[in-house]
Amino acid sequence: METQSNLRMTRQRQVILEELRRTCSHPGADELYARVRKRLPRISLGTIYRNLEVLSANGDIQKIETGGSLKRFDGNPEPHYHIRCLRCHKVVDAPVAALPEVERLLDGKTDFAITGHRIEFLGICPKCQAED
Amino acid sequence: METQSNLRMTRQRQVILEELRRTCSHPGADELYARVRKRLPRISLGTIYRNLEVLSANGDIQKIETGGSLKRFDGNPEPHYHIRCLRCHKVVDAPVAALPEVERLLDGKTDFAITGHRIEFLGICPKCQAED
DNA sequence: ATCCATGCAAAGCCTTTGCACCCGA
DNA sequence: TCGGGTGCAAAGGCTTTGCATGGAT
Repeated sequence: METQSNLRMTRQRQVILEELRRTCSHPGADELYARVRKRLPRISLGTIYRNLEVLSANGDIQKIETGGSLKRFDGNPEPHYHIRCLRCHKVVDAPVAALPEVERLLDGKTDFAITGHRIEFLGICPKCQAED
Repeated sequence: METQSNLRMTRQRQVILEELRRTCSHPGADELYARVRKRLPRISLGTIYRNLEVLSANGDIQKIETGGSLKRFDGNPEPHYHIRCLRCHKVVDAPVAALPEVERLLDGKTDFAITGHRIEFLGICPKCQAED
C-alpha cells in the first residue's frame, strides 16, 4: 500500500483501494460499494464515502468531478483526462498525455493562484453510436 | 429574444434568461431563483429548474458541469472556460480563448465520436488568498 | 382550441452526519 | 491505550416529477 501519509490502514480502506484500482470503470460510490461488498459483506455505504474522501484527499486516488450528477472515482492518481459519453454517461480515460502547459495560458491574466486544471472530452461512445 | 427554435416564450422563461444574462456569477438554481423572484414573486423553483434545462438544451445558455456538487449556469452560450476557487467554490470565466484544436489530439485514438470538450482551471481566488 | 408551461408539494437520488462501539498503531 | 475508523440509520442538499390549472400561439 503506497500511502504517502500516516493514514491508518484498515481492512475496509485496503479493500476499497484494491477494488478501485482493479476496475477501469471509474465507479461511483454505489458501484464500488457493490464490488467491495462481495469481499466485506458488512461494510457500510458511509464507510465507502468516507474513505473515498480520505483517499482522494491523500492523493491515493482521484475524485473525478465530471459533468454528471454522480461523483466518480479513479484508482489512478496520476494526472490524466477523461472522455464522457453524453448518452450513457460512461467515463473512460482519454488517450492523451496531460498538458501541464495549458495553465500557462493564464499567466498574468488572472489573480487566481492556479493549482491545476481538468479537461473533459464529450462525445458518444461506440456502443451508443451503434444503437442509432 | 434570440431563441433559435420554437420555444414558447413565457414571461417566466424570459425573465430567467434576462436575469441569467445580467449576472456574471454563474449562479446555481437557488441563486437565480432568488434573483428572479424579485420580479416574479410567485415563480416556483421547479420552473427555474425546468427552464434552465430547456434553455441549455436549446443552446441559449450553458450548463456548467463543474466540479462542485451544485449545477451552475452561464448566460453566455459561447464556448469558453472557467476557473473555480477550491476554497469558496466561486466560478469565473477564464481569460483565454477557446482551443478547439485540443479535440484533434484524440484523432484516430478513440472510437468515441467527440463532440466537444471542457476545460476547468482550479485555484484559489484573490479573496481567499487574502484570508490566509 | 391545443398543448406546452406553471405552481405546488411530494418524492428521489446521492451524500453526509451523529452516535456508540471497535480496532489498528 | 486511544484516537481515528466503522456500522447503522437518520438527516440533508439539491433536483426531479405528478398533477391540476393556466397561458402562449
